[in-house]
Amino acid sequence: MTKKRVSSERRRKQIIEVAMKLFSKKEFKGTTTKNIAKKVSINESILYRHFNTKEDIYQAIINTACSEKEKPIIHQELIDKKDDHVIFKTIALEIMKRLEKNQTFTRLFLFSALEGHKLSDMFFKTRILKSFDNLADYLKKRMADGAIKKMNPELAARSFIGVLIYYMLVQEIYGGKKIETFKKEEVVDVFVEIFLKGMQKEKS
Amino acid sequence: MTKKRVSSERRRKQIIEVAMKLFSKKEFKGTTTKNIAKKVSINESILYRHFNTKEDIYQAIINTACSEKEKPIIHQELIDKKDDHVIFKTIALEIMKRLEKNQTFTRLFLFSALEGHKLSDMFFKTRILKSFDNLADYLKKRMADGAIKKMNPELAARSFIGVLIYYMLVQEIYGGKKIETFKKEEVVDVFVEIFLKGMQKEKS
DNA sequence: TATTTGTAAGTAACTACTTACTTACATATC
DNA sequence: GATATGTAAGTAAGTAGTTACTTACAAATA
Repeated sequence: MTKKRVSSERRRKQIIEVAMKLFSKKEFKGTTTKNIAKKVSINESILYRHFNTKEDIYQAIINTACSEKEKPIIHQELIDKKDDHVIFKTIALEIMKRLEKNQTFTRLFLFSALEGHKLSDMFFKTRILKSFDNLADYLKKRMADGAIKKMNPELAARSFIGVLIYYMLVQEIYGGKKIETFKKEEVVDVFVEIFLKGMQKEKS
Repeated sequence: MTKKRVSSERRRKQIIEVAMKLFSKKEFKGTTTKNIAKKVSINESILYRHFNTKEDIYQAIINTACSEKEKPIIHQELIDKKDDHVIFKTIALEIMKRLEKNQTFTRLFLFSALEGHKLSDMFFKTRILKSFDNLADYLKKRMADGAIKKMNPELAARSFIGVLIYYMLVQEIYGGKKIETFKKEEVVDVFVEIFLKGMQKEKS
């Protein structure tokens, strides 16, 4: 029983995909090249034809992940809704949805940051900072419009996003959801309500 | 040149302390028993007289960390100040101070959660949940007093603590502070202002 | 036939953990 | 105070298994 040959490009992609999952579960040192090969159903030596070292696989993963452009959280269609409560609830649900969906990425990113990997900076700049700036820009506009209170928009953006990400981190990574569950709608409601009311202008 | 004998108890503590630092930097798999022994300046075999396995060292670390009782963030002395802005700013600064000081613990905890270590639950329950409950209890009282708006106190507590912890996570773990620095006072000011205003009762 | 995908069977270095033996020191006995 | 004795700290040199990475060679495709 001989195996069908798979094209180089496909194999490379397969390896990167499998390695990403394994690194996100067991971390770099905890994942063996043998394990990766086994999960791709190839001999370990093939792995080394595509990548010179294990570290190279890691780099390829990071390059792939960083070059995939993420859609901004806020887009014109959303702004057109004109209702801040709707807008921020949508943003909140979108952030939560993305975090739930991209757990592999979130975990990989956390590992790389903890390990102090030189490329975790790239993750940080292409993902985290972009999302902060995206929301901060919107808040800046709303402040200029006089719709919300004037304050440091970068910090306000971090406030809103921080609540959501930390909530998800606790639920998904620390295992919070095993112990206690809140309804997603209620969670978003409370977080958005506090934030929006907190950003309201004083009534004069 | 012979070495002075060190008491069993002291050695055990030394090993736990050194291992904790190493595990928090390089993770469990990335830390070798040889490395730990070298840093304690003992022969590797002595390590195995104090602990049967490498895993046992890990367990001892977690037991030590969980049995150290953390002071609650809110205490009577603070409540007596009667000024919510002062109270919440103090809480915020205290949380940030603790996170800065206990980076080793924070990192170790994150690693253990990511690895899905069975004992990360214990960390979670003895540390994270306690701090949520502590603040939630206070908020509940204030709601009963009619001082703040009625809403789910657990979620409101998570909202406030989440902002702070995520901010520190970004600064300390993701390396945010290398790229941009905000003044701690300004950060706390903005976060507290948004939260407190968000919790205000509607003026009738 | 030339090239590339595939495999099996390596290697040297490292890992957690062990063994056999020695040295330091507190305490009980003479 | 000198001596014997029990205990635990100390050491060097292992072991068996795993790791990242390599080599030599067979089979499939262009």
